[in-house]
Amino acid sequence: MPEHPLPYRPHNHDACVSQALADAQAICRKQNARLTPIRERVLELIWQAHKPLGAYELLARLGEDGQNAAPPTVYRALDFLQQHGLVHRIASLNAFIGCAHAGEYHRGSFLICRDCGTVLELACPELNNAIESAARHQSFQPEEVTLEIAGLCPGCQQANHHD
Amino acid sequence: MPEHPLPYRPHNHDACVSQALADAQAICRKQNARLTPIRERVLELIWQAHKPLGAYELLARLGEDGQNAAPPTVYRALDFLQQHGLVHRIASLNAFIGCAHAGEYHRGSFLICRDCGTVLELACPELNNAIESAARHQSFQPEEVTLEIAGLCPGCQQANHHD
DNA sequence: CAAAATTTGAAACATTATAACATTAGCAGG
DNA sequence: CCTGCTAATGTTATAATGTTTCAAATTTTG
Repeated sequence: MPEHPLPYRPHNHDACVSQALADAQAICRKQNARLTPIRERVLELIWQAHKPLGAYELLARLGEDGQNAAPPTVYRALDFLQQHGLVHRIASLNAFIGCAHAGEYHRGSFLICRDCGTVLELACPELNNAIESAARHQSFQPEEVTLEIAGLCPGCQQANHHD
Repeated sequence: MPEHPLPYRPHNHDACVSQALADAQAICRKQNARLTPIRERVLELIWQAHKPLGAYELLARLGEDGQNAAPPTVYRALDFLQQHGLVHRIASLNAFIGCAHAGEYHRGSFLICRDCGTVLELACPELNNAIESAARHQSFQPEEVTLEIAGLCPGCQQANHHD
């Protein structure tokens, strides 16, 4: 079996969530930002799902906690987490996912499996350069790049082999 | 002044709309698809705006026509137009724009000016290849690619020079 | 501690999109 | 021509996603 990056490789998911939370705490401390209980809980829920979660799904899970939260609560937490590079919004899904490269400067690109729903965040400098240079070639000054690639992940390609 | 592609270059916009409609008619004939009055009108409105138009903006303009249309009418027309490669949906804006390369096989990428709102559809094979190969390098089988680059178009860069 | 700023709560509302079912228009074959 | 089929549209209601606004609570800071 070839070497695959997370999340395609089986892994200890609880540890993976804990790690993400620990990283987030460190990053927030460094940036003098307050990772309040709500924000941390939202981040935890996102990482636990390990696939994109919609704002209203998050809301429902907060509800299960006993938190009687309204939409703005979730959206505010998500705004905070996005601003600090801890989660990304997937525009083509209206959903959010934990950032796999929190803390590093980067532009996220995403491989989204249409079958199992998992998302791999790609950090590919050459690709980003190619995109940037294509934009500049039109005299366009790029600021935000949304690159989302939907298709089949390695696992689901095999599973769908027998169709 | 450097040579810029449409829509950055000044051009006769009425002619540009007529051309798009004529092309659409030809394409639909070829595909045995029916470009009904509603569908054609929606396409025309989109081209006239020459910048992304939301479904409910379209709905309002149909209303001005006297058309008493409900949301499904617009969404159905948009589905049709998308399926036949006549318009694209811009996921990051929840809006629609006329396809600049209707009829040709292509994957659209978009340069979206955050200031004036105009959108340039980029057809850059090298870029598409780079994206595809980055995906395959992760053993991922790409199907749909969403590439939307927000920033400043040439005109607005100059306009914002004096900030 | 008191003032200021940030965060959260709560209600209402705005925008975007779809489901479900009835109706009408276009068209092929008898 | 008209019957029956399919595609397209009308209509109503509702779902899903996201924002505005203002008040209350909490944290930070002087």
